[in-house]
Amino acid sequence: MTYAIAEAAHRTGLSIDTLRYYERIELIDPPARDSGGRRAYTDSDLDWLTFLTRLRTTGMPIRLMREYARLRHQGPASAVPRKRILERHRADVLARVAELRSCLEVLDYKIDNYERMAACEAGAPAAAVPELREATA
Amino acid sequence: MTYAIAEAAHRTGLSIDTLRYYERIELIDPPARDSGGRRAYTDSDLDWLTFLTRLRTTGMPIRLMREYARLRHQGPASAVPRKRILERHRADVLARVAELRSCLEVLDYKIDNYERMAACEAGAPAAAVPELREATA
DNA sequence: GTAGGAGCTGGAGTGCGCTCCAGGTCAACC
DNA sequence: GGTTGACCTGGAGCGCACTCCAGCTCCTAC
Repeated sequence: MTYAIAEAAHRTGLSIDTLRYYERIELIDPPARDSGGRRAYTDSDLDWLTFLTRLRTTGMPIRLMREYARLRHQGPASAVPRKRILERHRADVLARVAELRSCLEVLDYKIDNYERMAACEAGAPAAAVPELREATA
Repeated sequence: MTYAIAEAAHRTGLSIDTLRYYERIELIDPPARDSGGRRAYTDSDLDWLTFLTRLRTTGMPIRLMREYARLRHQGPASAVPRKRILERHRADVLARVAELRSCLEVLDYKIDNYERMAACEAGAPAAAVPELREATA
């Protein structure tokens, strides 16, 4: 079973242009071609693309994905450095999640302030409540 | 208490160029100037910059930060739309965290595979274990 | 009074990750 | 056999968020 580029794009959530771009920059191997010279993606091509989208979603820079792709070509021999790349990336992603969480607290605090402002507005003007001024300014 | 641009950069973690850039694009108000025409940032300037870095860290695009900054100028009257922006952004950040988590599972699975490969290598060759081939390929 | 360092301005340049385009080929359908 | 539509190539262009630069001014310290 193979897929034309439009179908591959649909299945991976990437655009047709992005698929060709990933091929140009050697993130993926050139897929097989059909009799008319058109790209024919296999299921395993799509699996790899899907994995790449996970890496991209988690913010891995393309040059590192390329490095990973390059290592993949060397087969089992490169398992150790590939694992190392993924482990390092996992650590980065965990750090990112922690960072987002901590920013979320600030966001929650700010939103809360706006809520309290709205509550006050029904009673006293916000300007009369000192600890709310920062949020209004 | 005011701060020269280098000190403001140090305290906010932004670069001097970024501070001037944020001013140019109207993310921040032009700070006061000292007698020699140099920028003099106040604590409240820094507070705002710090908050902006939280928004940026969480991936808010600059044009939305600008919109928020613009609303801020209108004072308490714009509290409602500002709150709405933050709430929407919070939802985006939560979604992002969930997405990262789900990608982390894939990452964990892959790393686990590499671990099992290494374990097998001590015994049988990896190629002899069908469910590991995908990871080695 | 002069050398050095921080800061100033307007504008150009950069890196990333796509995205778009012109001009052509090919297969299929009417 | 003509038209349509998907796909092809090489290369240019884009949006974002900075980052860097040249050439200048100003204050400070010697």
